[in-house]
Formats: sequence, structure tokens, C-alpha cells
Amino acid sequence: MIEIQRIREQQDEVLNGLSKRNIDATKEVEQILILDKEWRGQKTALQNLEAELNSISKQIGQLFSAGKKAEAQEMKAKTLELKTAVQSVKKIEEGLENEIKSLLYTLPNVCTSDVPKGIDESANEIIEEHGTSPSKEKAKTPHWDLAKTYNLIDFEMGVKVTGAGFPFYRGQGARLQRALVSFFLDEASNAGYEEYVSPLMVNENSGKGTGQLPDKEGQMYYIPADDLYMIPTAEVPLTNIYRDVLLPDANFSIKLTGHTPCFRREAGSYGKDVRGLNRLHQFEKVEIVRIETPENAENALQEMIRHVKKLLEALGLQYRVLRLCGGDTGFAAAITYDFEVYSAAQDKWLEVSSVSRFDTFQSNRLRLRFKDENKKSRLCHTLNGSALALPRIMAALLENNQCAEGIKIPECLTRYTGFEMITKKG
RNA sequence: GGAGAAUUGGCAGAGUGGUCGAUUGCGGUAGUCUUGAAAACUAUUGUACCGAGAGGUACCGGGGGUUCGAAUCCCUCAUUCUCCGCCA
Repeated sequence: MIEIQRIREQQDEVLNGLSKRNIDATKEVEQILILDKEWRGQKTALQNLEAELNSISKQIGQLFSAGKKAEAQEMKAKTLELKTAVQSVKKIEEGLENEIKSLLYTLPNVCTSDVPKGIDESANEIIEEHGTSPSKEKAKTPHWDLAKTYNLIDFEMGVKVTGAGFPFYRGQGARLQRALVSFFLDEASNAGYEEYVSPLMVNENSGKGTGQLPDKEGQMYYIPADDLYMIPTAEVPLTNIYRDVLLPDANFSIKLTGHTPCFRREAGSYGKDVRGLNRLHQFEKVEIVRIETPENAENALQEMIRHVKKLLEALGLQYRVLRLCGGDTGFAAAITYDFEVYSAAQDKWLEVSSVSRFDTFQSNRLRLRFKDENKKSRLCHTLNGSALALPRIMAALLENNQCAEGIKIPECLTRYTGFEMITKKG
């Protein structure tokens, strides 16, 4: 949620940032400012009425204790009028507040000046590209066929037991998955991130805190009996650890990591993008989350980008880094960098990581603040990134490393898998 | 799941209808004293919002209610602890 003060004080900058997403929010912003002015007037009026009521109540108390019952009764009559006035002004004030809030909730985050303007992925900027992939002749089989040949992933079994998009990994496939998780977690720990095992379901407040609710309601699995949501990413529980937190000083840099399954309904997805591991309802991911001062946020972002690059290089995958245009940037993010690995067999770039700065968009909802040098409360900045999402990494590894003997495991993983080659015998 | 008890400021812990944003202790901060430190003493020490300011309003687990007035009474939800039941 954009800070109301920011809209009051930097209206042009806000509108400009939103225009990167091809959104003209002029009307909404004007409406918010009108309502805000009205709200402040009503708030002041309400508080004045309450002050008067408080003071009369106090006098009544004094009269009673002095034994002057008749006078007290007389005073009581006066409060009646005030009380109804308080009630009606309060109703108006609360109505305005809710109206402002729901308008604010509809506005996505303000993009930074680096974000290119654009409607969809075609306007994303390719920042850099590294590594090489085998030729299409060498890496000719797509991962869904390899998964079958080597008994690594069973999609049909998943359909039987649960439904489409919930595959079983088995044998060396399951083992490879576990190896990737361990590798990613160890790398995150080595980089100073504290490892967490988090709940996989969250309450409504947590969903609101990180911006999944109310915007992406339909994308999460919901359990009505207990009013809980299955997490779409570890970002939600990890960031919400710091909901309603006021850090005592500016001397902090909070780095968290966690591995969780992620549950996404992916309503509206279809076609060949969903083939194999490309799009699932349940998948594994290692997430890194940071909470920083506004001054440190950009540095942290660059550090996270380097971290992800290091992982992809260790895995020996060809990858590129994209700076997302406004239209492709998520609702809550101020700027997002996507990482894609190249799959020769599919002749496609597959998104495997998304690293974002949220500035104060999440912390405003979370009420996550710190005390600055002047003892003033300020909102923290939050950031997060995938490091990494497993399925497409798995797909690219299987496809790019296929050879006559089987599928070669990258060196950085063999200490976790216990084998160097996936073979038909297992 | 059943029964009982509890939830108050950074922590501990008073407060059962009015002068309580809240006694007190510990902790924190500043000062006095001291060569320095400790001790002692003094002062200060929650958050948010409205207001140009003076000042005001709200918050005692969350929400609702009774009352002129609620930390205090009522309803409801959540959480914690104890006992019982069930169970990986």
C-alpha cells in the first residue's frame, strides 16, 4: 500500500511511477486527496466532540462524589445530544477512512525510475546474458520425456492422487530435488541468511501484509474451515515474522531464507506453457528475504542479484537477467529483476528467479518500522527473491545435461545426490 | 475435543465503574557525586493519529455491547498455562 503522505507530498512522482505500468491513476489519486482532506476535517471535529464529552463526564463524576445528585442528573441530559453527534460524526469519519483505504489497496506500488515503461513482457529489458547451452541436437529430448525414461517424475500418478500440476518425484529425481534444496540453502546460509522452516499456511492478516490479499485472492488455495491460506511463496510467512515490529534503531540488516513448497492455483493458465514442470500447482522453492533501511535497500538488491547469479553459474546453466517493465512488474514490487535459464530442448527461456525491491509497500501494510537517529519511526524496506525455484531448474538440468550415458549431475550437487549420473538403472 | 485459570507499558507486577495512559520494582536514557567505575540520589523513559500551535483523541490480547463515564461489568473470538481425552 502506497503511503498516504507520499501521495500528499509527491503526487507527481507517484503518478509518474504508476504510469510505468501503463496506469493512469490521476483520478484515483485526486479522489484520495479529496477524501483525505475531508477525513482530516471530520477527524478533528470528532476529536473535539469527544474532548467535550470527556470533560462533561469528568464533571459528572465530581458532582456525584460531592453528593450533588440533582446537578449531575442535569449534566447527564446534556451528554445525550453530544453522544449522538459523536456517533454520527464517527460513522462519517470511519466511512471516509475505509473509502480511502480501499482506494489505496487498489493502487499497485510506484515503480522506480529505472523501470522501463511497458505493457507486457515484450518491453522487458535484457540486462545481461551468460554461459552457453548444448546444441539442440545434443539436448534434443524435453524433460517430460526424460522424466519418463529415467523414472524421475510421474505426472500421471500425481493426477490420480491429487490432480494436474501435482507431480510425484521419485528415485533419482526425488534425490536430485533434495540435493538442489540443500545446495541452495547451504549457499544462502553461507551468504549470511538465517535459515527458517516456516508454516505452510497463513492467516488473512499475513496475506494482507505482503500484498497477496486482497489483490491475488484467487491465486491462493484457501481452507474455509480454518480461514487459512496455503502459502504461494515462503516470502509470505518469512516477511510476516516482522509484521507489527518496531526495530529499536537503524543498525540492522535482516536476512532470512527458507525452503517451502509453494501452492498456486494458477487460475487461467493453460496451453503448452503448462507442459511438464513448466507450471505447477505445487513446487519447491528456496526464498531469500531481506529487511533493510531505505538507504541500504538498493545495495541489498544488488547483493541478492549477485547471489542468484552465483547459483546459476555453479549449476552451469546459460542464463539471462531481465529488468521487468512496469506492466510486467508484480503488484507490490517497485522494481523486479527476473532470471531465466535457457532450455535447448524446448528452445525456450524459463523463468527461475524473481528478485524484487518492495520499498515501503509491504512494510506500510505490515507496520514494520525502525527508529532512526532522530528517534523517529520510519518504515523499513523489504526485498525478496527466489534462490531458486526448483522445477524449471530441474527441467533445464535434465534437458541440457543429457548425454549417451544418462544425465550428468553438476559437480556442485554430487556431494548432495551421492551420484554423478542419472541412469536407467537408478 | 472437554474442564479450569489467565492475557495490563521493554520485563516483572498492582489496579473490580470516575481525578488511570495507568501504583511500584527492574531495565533504558540523561544528570549529580567520583580520578574512573560501581553504589546512591535526581530527572526522564509507550505507540499512532488530528492540530500551524496550544493542545487534543485513541489504544490495558482482538472485536462488539452496557454506562454520562470502562483496564475494571456483559457478550464473542484468539492466544497461553494446568488437568483430561485423542494422536504423528
